[in-house]
Amino acid sequence: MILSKSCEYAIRASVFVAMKSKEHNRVGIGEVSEAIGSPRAFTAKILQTLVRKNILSSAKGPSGGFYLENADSLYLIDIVSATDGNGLFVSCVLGLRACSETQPCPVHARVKPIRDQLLTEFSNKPISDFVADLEKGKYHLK
Amino acid sequence: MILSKSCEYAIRASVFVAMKSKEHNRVGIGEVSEAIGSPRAFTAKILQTLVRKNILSSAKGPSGGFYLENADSLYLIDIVSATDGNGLFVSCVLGLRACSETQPCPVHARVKPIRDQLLTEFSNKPISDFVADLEKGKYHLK
DNA sequence: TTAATAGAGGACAAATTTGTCCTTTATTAT
DNA sequence: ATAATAAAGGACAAATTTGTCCTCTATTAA
Repeated sequence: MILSKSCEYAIRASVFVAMKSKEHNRVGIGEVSEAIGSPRAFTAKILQTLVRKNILSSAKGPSGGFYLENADSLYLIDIVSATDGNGLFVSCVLGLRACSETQPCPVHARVKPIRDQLLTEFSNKPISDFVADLEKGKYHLK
Repeated sequence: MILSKSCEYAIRASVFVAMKSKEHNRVGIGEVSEAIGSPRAFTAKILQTLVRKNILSSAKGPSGGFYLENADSLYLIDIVSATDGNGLFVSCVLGLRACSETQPCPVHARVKPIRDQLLTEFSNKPISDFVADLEKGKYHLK
């Protein structure tokens, strides 16, 4: 498992919210959790923190819900770093405090280009692209 | 964090044990945990499971300890899969049960080559190589 | 202005990971 | 044989992650 459960839910939920935002603007937590197959209350917490970090938006009251205005400028990396931090890309694979270019752990140099690729992959496709592909039926969220 | 704490300790401990095995054969858990800077009792548990899985060997009693006979045929992937399983390389990045080549999640295809690279990296250098480099002072384990 | 709606937030609970401590078992040397 | 040594193993504890439930607050529509 490469991302935390929270992060997995966060990504799937964000893509779904982005998709729904194109049409009738807002989507409730019930619809979200059902669509992505995640525990409702837990997902609510996660979306709550995404809103606090300005990744998603929300509105209370009737006809309220979650929405996303600019799916073109939101990237996977934003969601990943908001929920899991950047440890996946930078923290030492073997858990050494002092690991660095000058004082590397045994796998440091060999793994660096690989995690850089992952970082690039997470950074170069906006959520709107995922939505487009999802609508074409190329992908699943559950 | 890409590997579990247990796996980090397992790798560092195994490399250290492999290094010591070249000289005076066996090394006690105290020396291991001190050398790699890990909690002693917890590390003991971890080495215990590595022994059970035939990755390391051990001997009880005076002049006993942990050792490794064939560092040439032990690879990082053996330690990683023994402690963390193979989820890092195969389980869906977004946590979808049904994710597969034919029913992929939005990131499936793009991440696959990257995790394959990681798998290759973990598979192509025996622990003995790490020991050699470590003895040259190229690396650190703490 | 009131009732219904829906997210925000706090308290709590289960599960997993990480870690400690103490006893048992096997081995070695005296 | 016996004492010392060191891993094996079980029970327990702390910390973190994952998850639930209930109340509060804001908003909308009648």
